[in-house]
Amino acid sequence: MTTGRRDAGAHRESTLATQARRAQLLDVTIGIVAEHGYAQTSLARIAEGAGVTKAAVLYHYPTKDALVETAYEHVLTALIDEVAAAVEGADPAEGPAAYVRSMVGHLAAHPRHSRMIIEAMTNAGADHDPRTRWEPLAQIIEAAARARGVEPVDARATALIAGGGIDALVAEHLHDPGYDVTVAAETLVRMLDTALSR
Amino acid sequence: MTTGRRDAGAHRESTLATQARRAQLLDVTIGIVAEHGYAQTSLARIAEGAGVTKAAVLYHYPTKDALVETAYEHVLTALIDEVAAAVEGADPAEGPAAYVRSMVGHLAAHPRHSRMIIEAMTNAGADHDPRTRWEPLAQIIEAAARARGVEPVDARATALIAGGGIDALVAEHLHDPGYDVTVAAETLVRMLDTALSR
DNA sequence: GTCTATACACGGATAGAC
DNA sequence: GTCTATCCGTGTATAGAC
Repeated sequence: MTTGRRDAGAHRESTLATQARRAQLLDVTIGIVAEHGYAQTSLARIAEGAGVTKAAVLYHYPTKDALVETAYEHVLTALIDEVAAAVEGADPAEGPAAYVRSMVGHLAAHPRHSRMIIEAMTNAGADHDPRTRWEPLAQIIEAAARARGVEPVDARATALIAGGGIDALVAEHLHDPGYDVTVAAETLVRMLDTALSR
Repeated sequence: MTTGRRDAGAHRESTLATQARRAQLLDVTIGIVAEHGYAQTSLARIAEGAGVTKAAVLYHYPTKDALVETAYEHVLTALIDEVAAAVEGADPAEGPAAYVRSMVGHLAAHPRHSRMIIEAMTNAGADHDPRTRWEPLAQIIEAAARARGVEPVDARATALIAGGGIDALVAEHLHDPGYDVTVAAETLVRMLDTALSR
């Protein structure tokens, strides 16, 4: 592995100006995806928003998809960190409820991030392994079943359903901002709760 | 309404050759979307698959999006018809179960259609009103609650969760063909069933 | 009525000047 | 490090052959 590349993101150096540029490009990209959606996010628009040319953008990120992907991971990390903290700070038996509430709460509190994440998750752009999405929740569900001392459920299916359900609720909230997604989340919490009560 | 357009699809006439061409174009489009996804579906690829030029395709359909949209509605109609028939032929109290089973069953039985529908639903191409997706199921859920004589549930949230859950299960089946989506669907049926048991 | 040929504008991406 | 010039692919419009 002597000739392998050094880091997965962007290029090599990191002067202050470069770091600032990249941060700005990420911010602009998040804003454009949030406002106009994935498909309408062109390199030209990003460049215009940042006040540079297309080629300048492609100097900092090897490709447009790489930039969008980086922006996506940026907001995704913020989401995962918050959800993980909420789940770890909760009673294992209430893990699934903490997961749903913190995830829905985070997405409702950050509309820009929300739209970006929904766009990226639905758009099969870089097909992320679905496993990374449902496996953590499946483990939380199994832990809750053990803590409650009930029959283990089909954790994979339950996690998939809950994940898809969250996506649908948040997407509906984006389409109709008047829809109270916090209340709707409680319906999902109850469904998971009763599924873990036998 | 004297000057309204005659029909929503394609152009005017319908020779036999034209009908056959259009059917072929729809079939080719469905195949390409199913195989390579929405984003990689180019007009040139469709034309090549049909053995004609791009312009020939655009003679039959005013625009690429119109063609893809027509293909999408084609497979969607087949799905909706089957689900509607299954629900109508079932005991109202078991409506939600019939809905989930027939929809998952149809999608599992038609992988090509399945991928096309998932791609179209996630890709917010022509933003279809989400209402058309969850409202029918919400009514089925409310009817089931009445038939069972139980407290009405939050039908909108429940329908959204179930719809998103179905998408997630089918998407997982597409990614991992070995995953038994029929078994997984029963987990969702049970969740809906217990939600309608109080 | 059905198509081919051609041309255009815009998208992402590359090479190289400064 | 940033830009200009350029290239290829994609969607679309037009002209005209048959």
